[in-house]
Amino acid sequence: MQAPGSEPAADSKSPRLPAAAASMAEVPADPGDTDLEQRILEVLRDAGSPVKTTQLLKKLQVPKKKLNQLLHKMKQESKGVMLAGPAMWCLGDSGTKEMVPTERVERPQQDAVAVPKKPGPELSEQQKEIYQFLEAHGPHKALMIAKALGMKTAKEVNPDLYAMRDKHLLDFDQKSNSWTIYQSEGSRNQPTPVIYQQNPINMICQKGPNSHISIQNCEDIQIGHGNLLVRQMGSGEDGSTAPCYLPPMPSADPSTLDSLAGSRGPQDIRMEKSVLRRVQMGHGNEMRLHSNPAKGSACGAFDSPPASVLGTSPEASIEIQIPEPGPQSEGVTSQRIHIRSCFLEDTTVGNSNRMMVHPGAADVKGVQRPRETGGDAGEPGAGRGPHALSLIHSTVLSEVPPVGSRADPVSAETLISENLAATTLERHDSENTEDTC
Amino acid sequence: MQAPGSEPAADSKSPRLPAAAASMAEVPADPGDTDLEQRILEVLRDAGSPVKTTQLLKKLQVPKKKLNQLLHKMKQESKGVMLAGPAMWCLGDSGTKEMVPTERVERPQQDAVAVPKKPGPELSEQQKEIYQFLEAHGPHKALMIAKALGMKTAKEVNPDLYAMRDKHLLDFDQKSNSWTIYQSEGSRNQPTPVIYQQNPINMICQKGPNSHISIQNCEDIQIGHGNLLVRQMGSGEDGSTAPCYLPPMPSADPSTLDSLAGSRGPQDIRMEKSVLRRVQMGHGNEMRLHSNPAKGSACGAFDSPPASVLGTSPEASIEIQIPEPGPQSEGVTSQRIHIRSCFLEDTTVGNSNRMMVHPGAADVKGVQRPRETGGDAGEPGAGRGPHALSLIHSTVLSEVPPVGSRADPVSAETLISENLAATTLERHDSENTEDTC
DNA sequence: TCGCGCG
DNA sequence: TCGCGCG
Repeated sequence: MQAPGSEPAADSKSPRLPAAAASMAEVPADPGDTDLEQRILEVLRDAGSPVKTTQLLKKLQVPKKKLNQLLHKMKQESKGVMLAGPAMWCLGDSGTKEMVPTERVERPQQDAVAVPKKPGPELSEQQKEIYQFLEAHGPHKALMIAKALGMKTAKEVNPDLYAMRDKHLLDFDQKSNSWTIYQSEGSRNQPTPVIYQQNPINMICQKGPNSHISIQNCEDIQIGHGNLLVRQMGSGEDGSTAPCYLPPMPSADPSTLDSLAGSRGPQDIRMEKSVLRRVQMGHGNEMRLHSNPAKGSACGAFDSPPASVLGTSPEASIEIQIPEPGPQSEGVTSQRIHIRSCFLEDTTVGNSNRMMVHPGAADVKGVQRPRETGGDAGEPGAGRGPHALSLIHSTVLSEVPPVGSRADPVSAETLISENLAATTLERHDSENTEDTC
Repeated sequence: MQAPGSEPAADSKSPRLPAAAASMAEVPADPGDTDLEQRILEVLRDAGSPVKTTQLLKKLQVPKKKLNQLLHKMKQESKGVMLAGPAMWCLGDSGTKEMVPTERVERPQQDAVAVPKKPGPELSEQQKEIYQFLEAHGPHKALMIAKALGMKTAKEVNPDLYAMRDKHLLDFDQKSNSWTIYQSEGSRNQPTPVIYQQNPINMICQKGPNSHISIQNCEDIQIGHGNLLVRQMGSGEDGSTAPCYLPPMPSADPSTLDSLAGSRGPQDIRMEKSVLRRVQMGHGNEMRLHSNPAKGSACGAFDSPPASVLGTSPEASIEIQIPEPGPQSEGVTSQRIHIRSCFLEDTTVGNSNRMMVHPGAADVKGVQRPRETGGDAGEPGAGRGPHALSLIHSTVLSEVPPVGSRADPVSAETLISENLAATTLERHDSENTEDTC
């Protein structure tokens, strides 16, 4: 037996917990934590506004690791604290809803937009400031951001920055150590001289009235009628060559356009959660890729009506509804495509499309196989079927008879000959475009 | 003097560094590190293939922190090691380019696509596998992913997962602890019941021949002619109400469509690195938002030709080129808009557009101002000008005379009356759409 | 530079 | 669950 009350403070071995905390619910590992918890809450309460971790450290005189351990545990168990911003702690919801003592309590005019701070993935005020600053002023280093917002050190914004990166709102560039707002993908005309991953092209060329396109995540895509996309990668991988968009129309004469546009039905295409790599949809499109296409894709031919695409892919679920001349689409030939949650790589949907891939064209010299990390990747056909749908060189000629105008089933070759495209090249690109195509 | 060759191995206190390493460049803090470095390299060399950190720990019998310290330092100084995958180390470029002893050295047909492992932000083989697995099979927890790829523990894939999240390729869901491929934004029809951040709508409705749209990052946007978008948020913030897209055309009669489509010029719109919130471009569009619009935006009127939008915004650089009837666009009225690196919130560009915002309509109850972290945010007009361009209720009527057909400057009110839209409502949405609008 | 709490 | 190297 020991003498009772010999060493009350310091590392107490006896269960000296307050009644509430001791009630067998998530007992804190170290009994001393309970005391520290109270002190933390006290400091936060006294401050009345969010307190930085460094400030807490000074007040509480405990190791940083210890403090963070406890803070995060308290947050996890929602024991009165929450990250207000980050590395910035304040009293949580279970606590004493300490309002900021500003007199401006209600002013529903302009202030009504202030986000009601839902428990959801809302941004803190500082995070919004950071985002807006980066939006307005472009990429900056953390320290610059901090200073721009009236702070002194990068540490004060770093928690926000990283949290926002994790939410895909910001992006951190390793090379320049700078932060920028994250732009999903697309034409990333950054000052980066060489673009390693050949930047994806989201090109939507659409004709026909009442068309409705809602796309989510694609890489190279052509949707619509009579488009021509030629992409010519130089040698090897450094495909910084700007893609060439060649509008198919020989002249923009409205009469010609009308007749051509009339021969194409409207479209209603919706894609959700789909990663499409090189996709052609619509009628009379042509896509020529003189570079590395999808892995393992060959130049095959696909000559069946579009509706039969349905069951081709193991992973995809495609619906192509050739129009019912019902009450909605009043006799108008339409093409309805509904793709969701699928992964297509070289796809051609529609009529009179042509996709030509020249796999061996790019002389990829020095393609030594990289050190295989996983070991089982890169086998020609032994994968788990990652590349779902590969329909190349589809030359289906206007299966759906057009309505409302003359329905001459012009072949893709005559409509979009290479010669024609080259002579009537009409660049919509203001960047420097190479003349190689 | 010491006896030569007394104790060659073990922890050498004397400066027994190799000549190259000793040449006063970044001297390792602890002389013992040099020895450990050599042992690391030795293990990696013996293995011939990437070695996991845990394996290294077993072989070297040093604390994990110590090992990671050294490994990362060596990597930083490119001293022979590199992260092959992650938490997976191999000999780096400066080392002995240990090739994988596979006999399949050259097979330019199918294998030519194997990525040449540039030093750039390429993905490792395992990372690609992970991505493809998630593409094909949807969200999974880390352990499931590991098992699917033939591994045993989540630790084996976690480095990849987090690295890919940092690259915005994957997304980690805190609630379900599962990983999924990251879809920038867009219609996120997840099984999540309540959508906190009113999921953005990327709606592209485009008419007219030869139009070319290339968009990167938008939220609510209308591009094209004669569109009508009505979004009605219910009460408060939980705007899970599905938006209603109301095509403006009373009937899909081709003749009517032709005449209407003819009265609109083609468009060439390109946006880069731009965050646009509620944008209307084109002619005769209407957008009605019955919810919280941009912060601080009021119902004003903007009645000047589109070209004058140019200098309105402090942050944006918008170019609107009313068509030169030059050789490219042969006399066709076109609208060329080039926006880059700008942040617009409520924008209307074009002719005959109408954007109506009802700020007070949504009874946002309980909008207590959140705890102000930064302190200087949320002031009505005192910010650094985050919300660049706010052009609301723009009713410019066909400034650009249409070419090629009758140019009746129909007012937006007659063309798209609410009554008309309601009766000829034609849904392109297969999801359940509410009938509230 | 750094967000880090990690068992 | 964890990527962590952090000074």
